[in-house]
Amino acid sequence: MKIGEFSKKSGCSIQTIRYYEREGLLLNPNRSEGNFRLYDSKALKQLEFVKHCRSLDISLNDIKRLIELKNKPEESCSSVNALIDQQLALVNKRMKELRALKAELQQMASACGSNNTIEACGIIKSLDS
Amino acid sequence: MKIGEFSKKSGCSIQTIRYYEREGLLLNPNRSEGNFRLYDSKALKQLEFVKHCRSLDISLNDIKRLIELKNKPEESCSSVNALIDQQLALVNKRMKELRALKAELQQMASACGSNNTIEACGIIKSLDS
DNA sequence: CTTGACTCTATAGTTACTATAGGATTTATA
DNA sequence: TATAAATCCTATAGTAACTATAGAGTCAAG
Ligand SMILES: [Zn+2]
Ligand SMILES: [Zn+2]
Ligand SMILES: [Zn+2]
Ligand SMILES: [Zn+2]
Repeated sequence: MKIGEFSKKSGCSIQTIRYYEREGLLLNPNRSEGNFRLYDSKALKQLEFVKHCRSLDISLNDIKRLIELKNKPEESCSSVNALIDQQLALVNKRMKELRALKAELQQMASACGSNNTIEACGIIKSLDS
Repeated sequence: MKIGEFSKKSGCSIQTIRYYEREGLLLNPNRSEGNFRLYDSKALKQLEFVKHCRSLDISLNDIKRLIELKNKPEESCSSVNALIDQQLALVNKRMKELRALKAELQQMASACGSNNTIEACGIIKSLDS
């Protein structure tokens, strides 16, 4: 299939597919006589792997590492484990930040008093301090 | 004070200060004879306002809007309210995403089985499906 | 044989910074 | 006073993960 169909089947935009290829996350596909990219179901699986990793917010660099690891099936999976643990730690850290952020935003929202002038608004006051 | 001291007092890097100035978040400071930026305590307050907003993850564009609003103290604060509410919605959305993400990562981490080969690792298997 | 849909590469834009490069200016020291 | 070190200046490029053009080539249908 050509890139248009590949894009629809994968749910990935054409630009993103070409971008992943440039970044080495997808193997260089065969080309037609007219230089069009040609994909098969194996390529689709590769892209779906990448998409799944991205949905977990794993960076392209880490995905590249995971792909390299996948190609060494005999080795120990401890690096894979470490990578996922690290990703989990990142998520936990972000969640903690977001909780603090939410608390302050909520406090601010309630500090407005509603229908004030900007001068008297509790939100602006709290941002100013 | 010159930008070095201003940077230390504000906790903002010199490059960031100049960047904020370029982006219109800080008023253009007076310059010394030798063209060095000169700041006073008013400028420090402005920068602290920006920093406070940034700590709430408000975008530079929205901060610019807030600054404009601050300069119209007589107007209604409803836009300020709306902006904060929108920010809160954004944070809630991200938190929801992160929760789902965390759940899947945890499940994956427990799927490894530990000390496997990559071929047999539950993590890789689950990423592949 | 021309139109329109599709594809190609290369390049620039996005956000919020950070990091140089190459110079000018000021301050401290010898 | 000469010079070295610290500080400052502008302009430009890099970061992550895309997205969006511009300008050209390819291909199927009418
Ligand atoms: Zn999944
Ligand atoms: Zn208000
Ligand atoms: Zn605060
Ligand atoms: Zn494992």
